[in-house]
Amino acid sequence: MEGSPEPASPGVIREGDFAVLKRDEVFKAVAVARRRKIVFEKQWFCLDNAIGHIYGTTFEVTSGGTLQPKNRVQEAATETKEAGADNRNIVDDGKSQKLTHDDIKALKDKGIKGQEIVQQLIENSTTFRDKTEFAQHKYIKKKKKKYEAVITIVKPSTRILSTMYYGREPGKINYLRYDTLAQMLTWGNVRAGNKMIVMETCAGLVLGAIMERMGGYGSIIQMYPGGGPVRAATSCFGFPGSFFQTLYDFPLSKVDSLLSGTFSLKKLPLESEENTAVAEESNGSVDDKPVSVQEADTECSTEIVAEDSQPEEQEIMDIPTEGDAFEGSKAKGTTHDKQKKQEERQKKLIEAAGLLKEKNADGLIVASRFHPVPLLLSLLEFVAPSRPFVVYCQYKEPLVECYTKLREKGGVINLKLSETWLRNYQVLPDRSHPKLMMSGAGGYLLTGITVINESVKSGDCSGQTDEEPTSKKRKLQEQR
Amino acid sequence: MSFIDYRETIKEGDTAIVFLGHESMFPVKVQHGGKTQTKYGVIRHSTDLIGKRYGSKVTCSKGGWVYILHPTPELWTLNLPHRTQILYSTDISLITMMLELKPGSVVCESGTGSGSLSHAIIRTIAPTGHLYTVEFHQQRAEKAIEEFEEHKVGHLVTVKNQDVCKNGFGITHLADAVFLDIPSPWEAIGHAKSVLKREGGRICSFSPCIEQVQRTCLALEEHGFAECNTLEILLRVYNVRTISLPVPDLGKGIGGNARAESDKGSPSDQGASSAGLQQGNAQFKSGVPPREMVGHTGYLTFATKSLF
RNA sequence: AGCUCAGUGGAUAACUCCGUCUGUAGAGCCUGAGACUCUUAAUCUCAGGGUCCAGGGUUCAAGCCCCAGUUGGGA
Repeated sequence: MEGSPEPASPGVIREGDFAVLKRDEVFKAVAVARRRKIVFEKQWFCLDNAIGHIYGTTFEVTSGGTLQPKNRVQEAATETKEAGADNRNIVDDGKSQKLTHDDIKALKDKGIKGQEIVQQLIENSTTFRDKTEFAQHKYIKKKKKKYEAVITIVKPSTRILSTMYYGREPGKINYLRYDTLAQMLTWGNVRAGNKMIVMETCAGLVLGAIMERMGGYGSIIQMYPGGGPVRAATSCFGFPGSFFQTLYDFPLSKVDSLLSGTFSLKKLPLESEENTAVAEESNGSVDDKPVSVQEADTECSTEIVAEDSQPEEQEIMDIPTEGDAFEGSKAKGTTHDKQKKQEERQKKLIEAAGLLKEKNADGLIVASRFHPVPLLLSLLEFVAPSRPFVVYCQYKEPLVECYTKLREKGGVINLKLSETWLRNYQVLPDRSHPKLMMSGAGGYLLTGITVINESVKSGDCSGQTDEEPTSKKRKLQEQR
Repeated sequence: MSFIDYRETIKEGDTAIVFLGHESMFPVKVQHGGKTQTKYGVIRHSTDLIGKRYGSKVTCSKGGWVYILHPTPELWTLNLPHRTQILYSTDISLITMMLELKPGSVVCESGTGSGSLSHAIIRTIAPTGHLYTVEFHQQRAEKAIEEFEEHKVGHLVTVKNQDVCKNGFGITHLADAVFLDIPSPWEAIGHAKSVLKREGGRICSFSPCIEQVQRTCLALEEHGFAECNTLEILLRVYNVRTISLPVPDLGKGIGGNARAESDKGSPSDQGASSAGLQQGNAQFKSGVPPREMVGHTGYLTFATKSLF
């Protein structure tokens, strides 16, 4: 933006990139590919011509369905010569536009430029010059929006994608508004080098946001319900493969057994010759005594996996947005492939379990469609003391319940239930005012900090009720 | 029927509100032999409306039903034909109270617009007050007169077709309150001051933009108004819904036996069980805001003309 | 079954829909993934896909605004 027209490749749109189309305030995420039709805002076109241009370029869509870069030079300063003082003489009879529906359609069909059509509309309006200066301005703005529609291609980011999802598919992200997500990332102290636990059902948007803030440094364990994590939005970020090497996932359905020490791998393939640790686990679990994952072993295997690039491969499988190009190469998974894949999965699972078992995560972020109480009570077990956690919920009541339960249980302080309101403004000379107030529908947050739970350690229940209030009092004094 | 007095039964010439449910309703002028189509079928005025009590459930020709409601200024605000943007009841409520309107108040208003606020003012100041309303757009002024007559409140209101900034309200020292809803309110503050009673009164100006407010406040100060205060009011509506959140499956069934004995009193045991949540769904009622966001209407600037 | 007149309520996902409680970002179908057993497949679970038909006019410099047009629905 500093005027350096660098040919550096990072800023250039390339085939295979994940990009975002933007028109006014509407976004759509796409995979950049040649000869593929895209439908956006009821226009269809191909992105071929965009390849090689830098991100941020604005394009016009030709009638042939191609993109033409639009230079933003001449904003013909339409000097308003005449303007009325007020609207007392304007009568709404619907007859002030001399161009008919067919006339306008003909202009469009002839391929006349939007700018020219707008000029025609102004010239054929009998009321335009009687409108006030402000009304004229508003009229032009409205017509430009209709006839000079352009699209801009931008690089995906948390800002872009969270705005896009909230506007386009809010139900898929449980109405997590972008300002609320911003709060979560800050209060969660998300940064490079952390070891974060994430439990989200927001299409992978929250995971992606965390990965962006961690920049590939540190590790993330994603807890997921059902058969596997959902990462549709994560793939839209277009992260490099290295970002996925320290991304782990772990099924929610194994959390209780992990906590109780009965965790085992039931469906482990019989021949797991390489990883002795895995073999031991599977054997052990069959026997009487449940064997917990050994810390040393898992750390070892963690390093091994960090070197190969399996995670990346897995991500590509998650990517088939609307891609049909890769379909062909996707040979119907032979049983051998399938088995191999499963083995890899088991390996990663063991590693994730090991990471969790250390119970030293640097933070916990929850944003799901599930009731947060059981999630929070269990997952906080994996977090080190003196670390922040953030829980998002679309509704207030479950978080109130979380608050109550956590206060009863102890081990957390500084609990805060919050909601942010967001409003944007029109700022024009003599015409400034708020536009929309977005409140209530952006969800609620419960934030807090873990501490060493002494009442539990001592095993003395009676002491708990006495200690809580005093410690809270002290905290309050410190804050003032 | 009258906008300032409830009547029991529907009569010829009344303006009644046909209520279809949701936000869906519309006004109807009751006429002998008149017919009104709804999505539930036809309503025949002579047999279905005239003589019936307000609040009746009327069965339409298709078997569906509607309610017929007595008009109120609030229902009128939601059903009147728009000639301009209008003020809604949320803003109107604040204006009415902060202008200290009550039966007997004399009020000056400009512009009249579509008459949404006018109807509410008239209701409040009746039966002994009076509204002087000024509108510079001729067609709009005429339409307003017509509506007031139709709603049988013509005796409480005087409509003038003139420019309040140039010509004021046409009276002096009679008003308890002045309301301005015009693009350049600062140009009308002088007239507003002279139309208020000598002993004083209240003024309110409605403007969408903050720059208008700044100019208006300066003008109010120059003319000696006191208690200058600008407010904005937003309505937040909640829909009451039953929410059903799934309880996550943490695998409780598998390792359940061992966990019962967790010697350390590991709090994880309290997970689903102490939360009182069984596998399945947790249900509760909640107020959920509608998806539409609250839009800005305008700033309300109030001030007092006092003797001192 | 076709035509004319008047009034009423709808057009968003590739397609089809969405309730008289102030219930239109909610679904069905489709496609894909996982699970499962009853395996050219069934079932279950999850996921992917949304910015509101089009033109004009008008409100203050905030639309819960208006008109005619297209399409289909009901008297």
